[in-house]
Amino acid sequence: MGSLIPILDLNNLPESAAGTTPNTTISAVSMKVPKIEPKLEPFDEPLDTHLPQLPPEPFISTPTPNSLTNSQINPFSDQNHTPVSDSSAAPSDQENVYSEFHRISELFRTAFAKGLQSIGDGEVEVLDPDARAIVPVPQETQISEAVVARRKYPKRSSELVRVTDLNIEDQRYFRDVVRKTRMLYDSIRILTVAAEEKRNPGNGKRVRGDLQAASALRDRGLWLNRDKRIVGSIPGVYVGDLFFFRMELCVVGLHGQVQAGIDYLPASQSSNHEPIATSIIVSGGYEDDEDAGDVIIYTGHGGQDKFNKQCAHQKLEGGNLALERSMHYGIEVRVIRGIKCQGGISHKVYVYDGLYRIFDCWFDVGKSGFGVYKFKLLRMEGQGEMGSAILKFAASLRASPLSVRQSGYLSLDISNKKENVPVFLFNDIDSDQDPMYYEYLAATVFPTQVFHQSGKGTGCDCVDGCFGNCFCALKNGGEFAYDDNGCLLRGKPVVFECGPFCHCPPTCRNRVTQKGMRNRLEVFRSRETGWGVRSLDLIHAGAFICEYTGVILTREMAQIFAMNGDTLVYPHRFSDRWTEWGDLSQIYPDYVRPTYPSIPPLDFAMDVSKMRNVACYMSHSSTPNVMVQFVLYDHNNLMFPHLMLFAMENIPPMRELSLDYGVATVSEADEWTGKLAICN
DNA sequence: GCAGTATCAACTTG
DNA sequence: CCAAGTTGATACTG
Repeated sequence: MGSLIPILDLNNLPESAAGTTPNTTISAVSMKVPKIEPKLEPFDEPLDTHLPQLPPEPFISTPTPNSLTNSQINPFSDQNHTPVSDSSAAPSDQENVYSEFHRISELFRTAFAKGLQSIGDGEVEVLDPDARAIVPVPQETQISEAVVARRKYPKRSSELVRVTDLNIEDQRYFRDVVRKTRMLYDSIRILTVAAEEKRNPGNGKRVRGDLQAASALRDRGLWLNRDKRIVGSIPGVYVGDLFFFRMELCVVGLHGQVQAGIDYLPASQSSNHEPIATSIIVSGGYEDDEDAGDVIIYTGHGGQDKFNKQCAHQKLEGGNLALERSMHYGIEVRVIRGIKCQGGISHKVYVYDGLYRIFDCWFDVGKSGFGVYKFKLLRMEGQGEMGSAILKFAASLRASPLSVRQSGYLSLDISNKKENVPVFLFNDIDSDQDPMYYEYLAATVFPTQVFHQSGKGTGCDCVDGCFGNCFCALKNGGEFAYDDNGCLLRGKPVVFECGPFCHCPPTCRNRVTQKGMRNRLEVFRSRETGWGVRSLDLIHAGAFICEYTGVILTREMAQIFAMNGDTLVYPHRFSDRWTEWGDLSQIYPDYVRPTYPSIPPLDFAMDVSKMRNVACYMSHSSTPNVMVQFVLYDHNNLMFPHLMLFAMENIPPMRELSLDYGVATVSEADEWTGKLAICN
């Protein structure tokens, strides 16, 4: 009786991101849970006969403390593990443990009696579709404001589903939903912090942008995956994806607990009255954790005081029980690792490391001497490389590239020190060395007339860095384009940075892109995309990456160049991805994206046939992680802005950077090549 | 049994 | 080390 569970309902997806729903139906989600032989020795007491074919279940017996042996004290008895009756635990504690087990066992006895009829011949119907909790819509009577407030945010669903076999189109759709939601989250987070800073400059107390952004999205029903509890991977979230805030994990639906490390479907909502774990965060907060990557010994939660010191025995309830039940049914859990990192916008980064299965669990005496539950998790096969491992790998590459990779490097800096940071060139798959043959161009070269046409230079008079309403802020429409970390607040037709006519120092916050690259990039060869670019550092969403450089050609010059057959880049073809960055129209219906300062359509081409920089090697994608933002600083000629590249999402190290080069429409092509042809 | 309320735990952030 | 802050689970109440 393999159980089926309903299909993921596309119609119920929040309108959040994403244009249209794909018209294909998503494959049915089958929650066929493989039977796993329990490793546990059954207790002597026989199982109730009305629970057919139930795997041996130790919880059902209720031994008295006096009759317990060490191995029986431990419900997940294993000779290798220290029994709790170890001398380090005081006798009174030991008794507590006994009574605790007594209590749990009772609890289970009743739970099993009530709800386990949905379990049979080894396949577990975790969900009974017909018995699915239907959230009733109560008649509006007299209800308190608190209730109204609560109703606005419906409870998390109790419907447990697994999403499998998404086709490419669906995958792209969900990725886009996640991408847009995260962009929105980051925009709100950055903007609220910036707004508060503007209102209250130098205030020691900082507003929690992470929380504000989350509630702004929640208020509008934009949290993802609340209508289903997803077991297994979350559509649109890839192994290796990076997050900087716990709240963002909640928004995406990867992990629904703000602080707790174990997320689970609570027993009260489960169809068989047993809790089921869905995800955990391995964050190093429990001293008894042992993390070896593919194998994790994870400590359950509870028993800690305010200072995260173990001060009491853990209990087999809540998340701990859920993990045990997930093990029992062989249900996989998502694993997210929290890794300390210096610098950046947060002191911790959360990496989605994929799915694990729980293979063992036992009650142990922790380093503190108190009883803790431990779970042994093994990473499932066939998943992408672990994000946390890639982070480590990238760190070692940064430290000493040649000792990590003996061969493959064609250059340790193709920029020849023209950039702040080296640009590596790596090819370990064929003999192509093409990028070696170009002169590295760190900044775009404009025709001299560009500077003449821009007229008398104007700048601000700030002496000590720019604040508030200086001239340059006004040029940008009254606000600076960047936050304190140098992240782009929102995309604009063009950004004015401070320049040579300003009196502010080079350290001014309004000089982000002219300060140059901050991340170590690597041009690399791949079978799929030819040459590509990736970063050895993780790049924050909104961060400046590098310029797209070339030698600027006016239309007239371009015609001559094109006759030589040189390949030219036409900047007006880049898709206006900047419009997506900081677009709050989903939050404020009357939101209009910035149109000021407006610029005329670009009318120039770029020659990259002899001189170019890293950007030239970025691949095209229709779901890019990098976008173009036009920036002016060394001249004021609106016709000829710099093409500056910013990250549209948090980009993990070693992940390929991609740009939306746009598609040349027929008319565009005509416009250029047509005229060029005439010229010919 | 259920809806509303109160309480509390939780590997946060700054 | 602590305060502010949020969610979800659960126990309790009528």
